[in-house]
Amino acid sequence: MGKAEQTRQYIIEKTSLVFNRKGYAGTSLTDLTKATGLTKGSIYGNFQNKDEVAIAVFEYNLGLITADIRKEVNSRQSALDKLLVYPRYYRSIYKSVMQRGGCPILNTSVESDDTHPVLREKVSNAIRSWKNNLVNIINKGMEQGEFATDIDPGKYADLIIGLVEGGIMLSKVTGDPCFILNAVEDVEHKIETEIAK
Amino acid sequence: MGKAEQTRQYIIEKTSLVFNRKGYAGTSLTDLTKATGLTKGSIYGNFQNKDEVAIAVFEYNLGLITADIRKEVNSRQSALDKLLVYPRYYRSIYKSVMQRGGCPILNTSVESDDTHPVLREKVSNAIRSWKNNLVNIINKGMEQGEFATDIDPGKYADLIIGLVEGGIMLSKVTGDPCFILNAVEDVEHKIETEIAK
DNA sequence: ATTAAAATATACCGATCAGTATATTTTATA
DNA sequence: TATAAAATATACTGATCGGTATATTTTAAT
Repeated sequence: MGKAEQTRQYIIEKTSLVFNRKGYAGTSLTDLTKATGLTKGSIYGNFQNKDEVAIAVFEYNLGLITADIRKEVNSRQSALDKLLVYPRYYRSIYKSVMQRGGCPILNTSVESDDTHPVLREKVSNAIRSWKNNLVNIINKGMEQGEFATDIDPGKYADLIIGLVEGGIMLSKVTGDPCFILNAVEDVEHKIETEIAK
Repeated sequence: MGKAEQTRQYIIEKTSLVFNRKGYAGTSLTDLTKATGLTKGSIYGNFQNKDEVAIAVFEYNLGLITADIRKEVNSRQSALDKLLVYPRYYRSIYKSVMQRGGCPILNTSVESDDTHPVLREKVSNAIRSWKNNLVNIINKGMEQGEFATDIDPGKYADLIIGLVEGGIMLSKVTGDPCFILNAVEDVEHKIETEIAK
């Protein structure tokens, strides 16, 4: 990794927090210089514009979560255990997610859906990918005889994602963990009593 | 209503859409003049600053939804019917909510939680109030013998709110109604099979 | 219709915005 | 160690930001 690529990565990491907290419109170039200790010239030497930083930061923030989850899921054998990773993972890390400004999928969705087509497309793809992963696990579980075969995998994927994101949103703004905790509990309950047979 | 109060209301109504779509940081004074056809001087003759417009607009956007729901809930007799208003109401109006930029509770929560303490407090209170309404209905249903008595009303209130908000977020950004439709279906299912006995 | 007051518009303020041309410094190569 | 190239800093641009002082218009009371 050359010096430039190193600095590029440094900028992404150092600004990822402020972007996730203040949003893409709410974050200024001055915020970026403060977060990095670099000057505008240096930042613009590594990125074409603020938008390019924002997009790279979204991908970085997204990767922080997805890499973790993928590793956990891959380390389990059964479809049931793979599926249970999601509620258990979010229960274990919701505090640090809050401290980092909340879920980047949630934050970026809400900000970009009417204002930033590029980010909107990226976050939309991330959600589609998340749903696909869940559907694939459920389908596999159905094939392997672990799961009930009369259920709609897409429906349960939607519910799992929605419960997690809704719970994070509510707990973040109210400061009360009960929303996300009840959400992941319900996800767990669904998996164990409605999906698994 | 004097002329000033009339104009104040006019500004709130005309700018409510752009605020809900672009967010409070993303909406400029120029956006407000364009939405109203008024000048800066006129807007600042009726509001102290942009923040005051934003707060009034949030309360307006919130009221649009809550007034409707309250009316529907009050028109039902049984606790079951009152509770079922929520999923059915959101199923019937989610399209228009999307066109108006999404749920103001969701939008304002995500934007304000790390940036705007006043709005954060207001939206937090709105959520607390929503939860209280749900809990009160469930408690009443339990007293009246309509509902199971071994359930946790707060838990179900959290799930109902989270499912709705998560579903709106996902359907809004992806453009796919399946998330909100599956969410409200699950809310309905929960009410009918877990809460009602 | 006159007049005082209220509401709105005009024209401006300094600050900050994203972005850039150029100078300086740092890095890597010879 | 000398030198070219790459990376970073300095100093600036025009545009837009939120906000305001003041002039004009509109409204309402006499």
